[in-house]
Amino acid sequence: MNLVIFKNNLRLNDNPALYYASKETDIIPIYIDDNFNIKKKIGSASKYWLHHALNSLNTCLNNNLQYYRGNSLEIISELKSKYNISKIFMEKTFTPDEINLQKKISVFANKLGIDLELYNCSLLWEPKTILKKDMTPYKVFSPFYRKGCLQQFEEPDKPLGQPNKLNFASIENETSLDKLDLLPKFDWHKKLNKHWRISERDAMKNFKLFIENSVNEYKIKRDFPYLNKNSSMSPYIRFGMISIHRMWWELQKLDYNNNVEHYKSELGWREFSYYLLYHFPYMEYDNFQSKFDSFEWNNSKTNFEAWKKGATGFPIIDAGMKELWETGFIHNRIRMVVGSFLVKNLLIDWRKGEQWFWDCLVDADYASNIASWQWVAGTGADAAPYFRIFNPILQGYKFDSEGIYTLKYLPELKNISKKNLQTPKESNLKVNYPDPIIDYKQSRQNSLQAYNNIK
DNA sequence: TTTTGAGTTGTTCGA
DNA sequence: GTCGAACAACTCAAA
Repeated sequence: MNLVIFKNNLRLNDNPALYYASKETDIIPIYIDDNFNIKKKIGSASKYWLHHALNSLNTCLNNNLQYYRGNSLEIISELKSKYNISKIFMEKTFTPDEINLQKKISVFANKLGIDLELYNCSLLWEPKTILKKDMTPYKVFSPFYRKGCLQQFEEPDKPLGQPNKLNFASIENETSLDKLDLLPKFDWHKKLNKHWRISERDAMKNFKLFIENSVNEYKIKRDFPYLNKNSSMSPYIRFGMISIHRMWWELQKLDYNNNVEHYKSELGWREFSYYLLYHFPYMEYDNFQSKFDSFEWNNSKTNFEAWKKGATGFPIIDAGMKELWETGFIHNRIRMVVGSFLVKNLLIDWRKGEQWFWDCLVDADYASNIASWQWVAGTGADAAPYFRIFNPILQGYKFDSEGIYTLKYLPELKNISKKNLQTPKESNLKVNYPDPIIDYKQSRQNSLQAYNNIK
């Protein structure tokens, strides 16, 4: 029989590891929470999502999914001692700890006399295959994507569809999802149920709706948080509830236009994040550009707390942080605005923001989270220049002129005129809303100065 | 080796 | 009110 190890590809459709495993013989599908080899634990919101994603996957597998926690090697060894396992089918992994674990499993399986078959289920282009002519990795997005991915390298794999038939090995069904303790005792997570349908079928449905209703207006409308014209595919992609290859080829079928190309390039950014982390693993903890190592962060505790709670006194920031708390998600533009504010106005280390997002986002992605925070902070590859500082008041008026998004999360401002919505304290009305925690103009000057110092 | 052109998402100031 | 320049050079990629 074949062991199928699920990691970040919790689906049946176009899942090469599952597909090829099921062609041969009976399978044992398992999920391992490896708290021995993997240092970084997933965040709270991701745990919530993972719980439901596994539940849904298990249903699709006719309740044959087995759950384990611990050292992958010991778990494999135990299963091998009980059952006649000849092969392991597993997705290729691309993050530092997972790559190490994969190597260990490879050596270990060999010792046990098990074949290990690895399939790329997660990325359109494998990081090690994309290099410049001088055989070093790209550090700028555009040439990476246009030349490295689109022109030079072969097309992404075509999707495989669903396995025709799944034959499950009969084994003692001894594990349960609850053992993984993914849902917290305190039921804060229930509010997230209002916003998300977590299953493979919903992932596909969501994507189809996006293609039908929104992708052709994506380029411009994606910037406005009240329009709902973004795909909202990120958590499904993060947990592999839809195949990125499938998405790519569905997009290829559409008539060529700027909007579709733009959406595809956003998938390209996800590839770029994994690519960077693969080639420059130090960026997980350290600045991609080491000249920032001497940067003096302010790290005020009260300011950080105000940012997390959505009590900065800047409505568009606070609305964003409340959206995060309420839904486990933030609109793309607002992510940039709150990120820029934390790093460039409050001068708080990007790693703090990265941690908070990691804990609160249902789509918290290992590589994208790190690469994007470094991009916002200006410490990353091909990053925003230091003088690009988002003005939260201006951004609020520009991208939420009617205040629909702002008021959705800050209803206490409903009586403030639209003209004053982003500066409620300048209105004559008294509202129960915090004063701005900083003077914006002053903080901008300080920031330019601080960034200037490390040039 | 040298040269050349380009580089996700912005803001402010002054003419 | 509108528009272009400044912000600041620097690194990257490719010829």
